[in-house]
Order: sequence, then structure tokens, then C-alpha cells
Amino acid sequence: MRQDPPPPSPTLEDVARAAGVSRATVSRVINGIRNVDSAIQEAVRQAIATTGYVPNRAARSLVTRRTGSIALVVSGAGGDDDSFPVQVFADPFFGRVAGGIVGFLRPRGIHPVLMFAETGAARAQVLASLRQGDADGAVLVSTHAEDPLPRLLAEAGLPAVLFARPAEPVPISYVDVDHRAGAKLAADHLVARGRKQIVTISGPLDVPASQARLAGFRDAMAAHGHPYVPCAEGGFTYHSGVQAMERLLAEHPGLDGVFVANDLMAQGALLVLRHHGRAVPDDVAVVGFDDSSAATACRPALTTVRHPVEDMAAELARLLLEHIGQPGHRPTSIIFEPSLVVRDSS
Amino acid sequence: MRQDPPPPSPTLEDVARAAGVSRATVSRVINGIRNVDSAIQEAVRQAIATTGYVPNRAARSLVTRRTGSIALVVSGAGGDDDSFPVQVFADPFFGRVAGGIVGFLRPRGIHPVLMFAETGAARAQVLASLRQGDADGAVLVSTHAEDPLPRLLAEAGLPAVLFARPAEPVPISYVDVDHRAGAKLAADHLVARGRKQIVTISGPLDVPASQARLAGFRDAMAAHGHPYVPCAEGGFTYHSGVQAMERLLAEHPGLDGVFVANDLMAQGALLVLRHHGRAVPDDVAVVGFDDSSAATACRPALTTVRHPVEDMAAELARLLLEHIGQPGHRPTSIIFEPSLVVRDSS
DNA sequence: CTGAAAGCGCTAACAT
DNA sequence: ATGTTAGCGCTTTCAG
Repeated sequence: MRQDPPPPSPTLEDVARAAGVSRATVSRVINGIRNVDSAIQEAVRQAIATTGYVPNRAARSLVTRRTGSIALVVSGAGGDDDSFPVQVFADPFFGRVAGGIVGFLRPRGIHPVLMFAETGAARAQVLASLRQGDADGAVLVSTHAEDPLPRLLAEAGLPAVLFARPAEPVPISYVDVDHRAGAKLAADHLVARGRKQIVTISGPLDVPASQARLAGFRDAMAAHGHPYVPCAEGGFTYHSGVQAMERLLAEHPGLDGVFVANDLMAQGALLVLRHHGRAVPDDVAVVGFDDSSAATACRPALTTVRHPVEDMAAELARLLLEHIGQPGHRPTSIIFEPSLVVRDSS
Repeated sequence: MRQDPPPPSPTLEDVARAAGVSRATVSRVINGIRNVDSAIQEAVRQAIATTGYVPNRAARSLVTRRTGSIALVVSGAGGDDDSFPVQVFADPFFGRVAGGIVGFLRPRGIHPVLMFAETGAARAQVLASLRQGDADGAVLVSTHAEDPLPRLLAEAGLPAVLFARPAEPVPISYVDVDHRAGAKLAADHLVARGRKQIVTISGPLDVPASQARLAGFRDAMAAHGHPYVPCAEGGFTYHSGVQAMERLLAEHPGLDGVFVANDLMAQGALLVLRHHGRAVPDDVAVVGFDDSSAATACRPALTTVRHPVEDMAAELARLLLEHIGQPGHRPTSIIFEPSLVVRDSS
């Protein structure tokens, strides 16, 4: 005993018949082409409503040669890392990127196709998928600087854009934030608050963004007359922030200011400071980076450098659509300016 | 000055000509249909290789009435929560689900389409997308128990499956882990370790899984002669684990055993115990839940209840494909058995 | 401003 | 075992 087959969904033909016009006219109405009598337009809309018509993507795609979807590729450096997807998702950062992209794309009726490119084989499959037309283009979020995928995509002539500047120049569009400038904001602020013994917790130093934040911070501090700033390297996780702060406290018990390279680690640092009886911001001033949800969840609320991830992701999606629309388009990079959000931790 | 249009990619026709056979034969070879002479098969493969042919998804989709993709829907309860995607991704849990699904689907050449259904409007759009054929079916991951989407999908007759049992019965397939049994494993283990003052940190109590873990733990403890177990409610985040542990320690300074409803919170609890000078496992034994990457990242490594998320997600994907393949298929639920992974924290 | 007609590339009867 | 043929539902010239 089988269930009845689902009723065939209405086609353009059905709508056309119901409206007493031709398929072509209905198509024009649907695709918002002018030059259609407004009375007829109204009739067509009626017919669409009564028939419950929805356009068939595959059919449309076949003739327009567009899938109307883009790939969201989460890409690593190589190696067969089993826990790869988990790692990526553990940082709120990826969620913000996904949210920004979806926010831009959804009103345009397009959903991202999720792909992972953590190994060489996976990378090859992503390339094949794109060539096959599973998506019109790709937004890449790399977890490692040495990721070969950007170059591969560029060479294949597939429309693609990147979140964050590649380690080596690749002819591909990207967005990034001015990490150095952001770190300078933090440095200026801590100095303005009269802090004398300032230290920092960096992100993983094989990530260019981490390097830039650290270098920018040290340069700005040097300009303020602090030639050397102690640093503990973290891994962008809450836990690593805890560990880094403990190390710094042990080595520099007199510290009175900390710049932490992301909010999640800053949250961990805050906890350690509290457990060690250091009042924030009175004894120790803390500045984070990102302005993620962690920043306001903290006690005290975190002063932090705003990283406009969602805006950047939306802009990235816009860029990709532009590239898809005009294949000859030149690579463009857009650098966003960070700003300081002063709350209670400094 | 425009760039040259990309060369048209080869079609079945081209391959057929190159191999000196008909389109149909090439199609058969590609789709792995027997009844093709092996010599001809070889010739066709040659032709495919030399022409660099890749099948056109849209064309295939148009005739098979299958898109070859499924939706991965992250779904909330309602409300216009701006930070929705961020919240969801913050837990390693979602990454494990995504990884499990991709692991199963990728070898079959199918990629998940990412959709968010956090508001009523978004939900409607997800439904429309599915009806329109953006995907053949949906895997749902709900963040709230009252999520109306499962029922809506079931009523629309769209193939869909659920990660975790719905709060109210819905005729839809799902996978889940036996939370109560897992909690019992933890209880038995703590009692066997001779702990007398046992407390627990639960997940958010509006989540059925949290309720089940708490109830299962308390029931098992009662059976061991501990009629009441103090509980602090957390939110499945590291930070909430810290806060909950601090509360428990303040209220029950004599505690010597803790069951924490997920590893991330357990990691936070471990930190607090250390800061308070309690040795783990000697002074206080700690048992987590999930066996996520956090469990091995801890010091000491966490004894925890294994939640086979990846396996469950893969099974869920398999179930969905089954439903897509045979529309009349009855809803099935599969409950996985948890197991205890003993490490150093108890 | 609207309709007729020609495909897009593929699969699946149906013939042979 | 292989070829022929008829569409799948849509967009898009091209006529009118």
C-alpha cells in the first residue's frame, strides 16, 4: 500500500491558461520585466495566487545558466583533520560570518550551500562541484593562511571571494578589517587610561590577523614610549584566554593593563583576574577585540575593538554577486575601519 | 573591453560524438546502468576524460525531479533574535552535527544548503524554498523545544527529519541519544567512586535534553539512596559553567562530586575548582556529557558520557535519503545508547 | 505590448 | 545491448 503520488505542482502553462495569456507573458510578470499591461499583470498575479504556482528552479536554471545559489566554503590548510568542522564552529566568529552572508542573501532568495575543504581530496571535490554548477560562486572562509584554495579558484576562473586577506597575494576579491588600526585604538586607550605595565594576549601566531593585531599593538605602544610589551599566545578560545592570563599574571604580577586579541579570550582573562583578586578596571584595565556577544555577556562588560564581521560578510556577498554578474570584473579589496567600544572593563 | 565569454562546457552530445555512440549510452555509463558493453564503456570513459565533461545538474534535475541537495535547517522558536546564528554556532555541538551530515552526504555527491528559521517570516521562507525545490528534504536542528517547524514540514508532506525528539509528538523521523541512560551512567560512576555529596550543573531547563539529563541523574541518585541532588542551571556555555560551579561551591562547600550536563560547562567547572584549591579528582570528582573536543582539552582530561553526535547525524542523513527515496515511508525514531568514557577527572 | 516557437542538457520510455 | 525520441519547465529571440 503506497501513498498517492503528490499532485504535480502547477507550471507556467497552468498559470497562463488560468490568466488567459501566454507563458511568455507570465514569465515576464514573474521576472519583473516592464512592458506588460498593468491589467494583464494583475490578472497574472491572481492566477499565480489561485494556482499556488512556484517557479521551478531547475528549469529556470537550465536556461539562465545560473543556479541562484552560492557556496559557503570553510577551508583549511591540508592535513586529514577529523575534528575540522568542530573547530571551525567553536568560535562565534564563523556564526557571525554565516549570519552576515545569510542576511544579505536571503532577501534575494538565495541560500548558501555549505562545503568543507579540509583536505586535498575535499578541495578537489569543491572545485569539481563549482565547475559542475552546484553554485554560481563561492565565499571562502579560511582557517589557515597557507590555504591553497583561493589560488586554485582564481586560476580556474570561478567567481570567488575571501573573508580576510590571503597570506600571499592572489588575484581575488576580499574584505578585511584594519587589524593594526584596531590594535592601535586599544593601545591608545590603555595609555590614555594611565596604565604603565601593559601586556597582551595574542591569537595563534600562524594566523595573519593575529600577527597584525600584535604588531599593531606593539608599534603603537612603542610610539607611546613602551618599547616592549610582554605577550602570551592564545588560541582564540575561552580556555586559552584563561591559561594565557594565568601565565602573564605569574610572570608580571604588577601588570595593570591587558589587550586581548579576541573577546572570548578576554572573557577568560576577566575570570582569572577576578579569581586573583584583581579589580577590573581599577587594578587592571582590559580591552578585547571583536565586539562579539561575549563582550556584553562579561562582568564587567568588556571595552573592545569593534570588528564589523556581519557588515563585512554582507559586503563580501555583495562583491561575489557582482563578480558573478560581470565575469570580467577586477578583484577588489575592501578594508573596514575598526572602532573602539568603551564599556566597563577599562 | 570585456573578457571573452567562457567556452561552453561539453555536453552529453559532445561526449557521445567523441565516443561514437548515442547520448543514451553515455547517460547509461554515467549513471552506472549495466547492460552496456564493457568495450563501449571504456570508450565512453575515455571520451568523458578527454572532453572534460561534467554533467549539468539543472538539466538532470529537471527530468529526475530531484535536486540532489538537502537543506540543513537551523531552527528556533520564534522571536526576532538578531544574534541567532551566532548563538547556534557557539556550541561545538552544531559543528559536530554538520560534520556528521557532511561526512555521510559528501561521498554521495550531495551538499547541504544552509537555512536559518529563526522567525516566523524566515520559517515561511524555508517552507517556500523547500516547496519550490531548492532541496529534496530537510534535516532540522532545533534550538528550542516549541519549534513549530517540524509540524509544519510534516503537514506539508515534505521529507524532513529531526535531530532530537520533538517536545510534542510529531509524525516525523528523528534520532536522539538516551539522555536518561547517560545521566545514570554518570550517577552510577560517581557513587561507585565513593562520592557522598554529589551535585549537578544542568543545561537550560527549557530544553528537553537538559530536563532528561537532570531527571535521569536524580532518579539514578535516588536509587542509590540520595533522594535530593542540588542543581545549578547553566546555559551550555563555558562561562555559564563557571558561574554555576561558583554558586554550587558557595552553597555546598562540602561537595565531592559533580555531574555537568555538557563538557564545555564542565571545562568551566574544572577551572573554578582549581582556583578554589580543590583537587580533581581527589577532592572533587567531575563527570561531563558529550565527549566533545573540550573533554580531552581539559586538565585533567574529562571523564564524560559519550554522545555519538556524528554517528547520529550521519544516521539522520541516511534516514532522510530513505524518506526522499520512498515518499510513503513511515516516521522512524532511532535512539542511540550513550557510554561512559573514563579519563582523569573522576 | 503580447504570442509563437525554439531550445537549455539531460533521462527514460520505447524501438530495434 | 544500443539508438531514437519525447519531453521536464522555463526564458528568450523573433514576429506580429
